[in-house]
Amino acid sequence: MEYYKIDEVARKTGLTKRAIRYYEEIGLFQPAKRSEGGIRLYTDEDIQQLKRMSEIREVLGFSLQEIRRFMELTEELEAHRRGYRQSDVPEKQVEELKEIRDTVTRQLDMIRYRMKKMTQFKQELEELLDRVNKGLARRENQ
Amino acid sequence: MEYYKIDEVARKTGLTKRAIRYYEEIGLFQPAKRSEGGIRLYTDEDIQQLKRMSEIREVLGFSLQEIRRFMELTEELEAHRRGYRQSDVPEKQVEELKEIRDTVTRQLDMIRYRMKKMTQFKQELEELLDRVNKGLARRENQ
DNA sequence: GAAAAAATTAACGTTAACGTCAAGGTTAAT
DNA sequence: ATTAACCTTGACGTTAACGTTAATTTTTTC
Repeated sequence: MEYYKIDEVARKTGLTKRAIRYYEEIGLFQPAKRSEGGIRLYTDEDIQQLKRMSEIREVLGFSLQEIRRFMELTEELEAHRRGYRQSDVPEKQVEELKEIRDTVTRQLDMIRYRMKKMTQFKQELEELLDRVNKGLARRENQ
Repeated sequence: MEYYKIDEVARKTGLTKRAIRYYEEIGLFQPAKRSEGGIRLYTDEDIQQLKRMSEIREVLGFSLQEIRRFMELTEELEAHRRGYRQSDVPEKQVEELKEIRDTVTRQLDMIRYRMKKMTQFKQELEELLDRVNKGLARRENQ
């Protein structure tokens, strides 16, 4: 497998090196491994995940704490599928699933609300742009 | 006309009193007027505008600086319509209109990009929610 | 008109998310 | 085996957007 050092990861993700190290510092994202000398090494999958985190932050405006929760959801569900489906205490499983469901539901509500509002802003801006363009055309036809 | 004091404005907009005063402090938003004794008085229109600013911040993640620019756009266009349509130097008018057009175009691009990404996240979450619900149903049918 | 309730300014505090050195260790290229 | 280029870990600095507290004024209510 191929490994990348932090500078290339920064270029490929659009994050700064400092940000990537910071995410590790607060326990948000660990590199695939380190070299003998302690240099951070990342895989392509790592890069995809960092990109995803960056997009979530940019688009949804999540804090890093919220992103952590968001990323955990996928993981938790994966765990449910594989691991302790048969093993663990059933009650605890249901509780966990319900909590996931509630979190996801809240996030979906928020996304729907924002998309609705965004559509409004978009329309307003499109009308505004239209008026501006008409004003410009009028001035150039003279 | 009816006037409201800051406490009521805060309740009606969802902003805190501190935030409202801060917006004034940085020159982002001025109340309609003050009382003799210096107490801030707001109109219904003020409240609508504050609500709008709050939504822009929440949904688009704009900084207060960006919100200022955003609010100025509408105003500038208003000015163009009424005031110096005939009076001012035509060259300057065209420059201003072009700048507005460019700003709005950039904002629209950004909104379209975000809505696209949001739609993706929404789909992912809906699928995830689906799987969670199926998991829960399976557990309750036993 | 006195007391309570709410408003004002001023000023310092807080938090997240990095930016920016500095001092030193690792790796790659000659 | 040197450099040069890149990496590491501290550790302190910065910025936006308020929160909080305190000391005074204004307004409202009884």
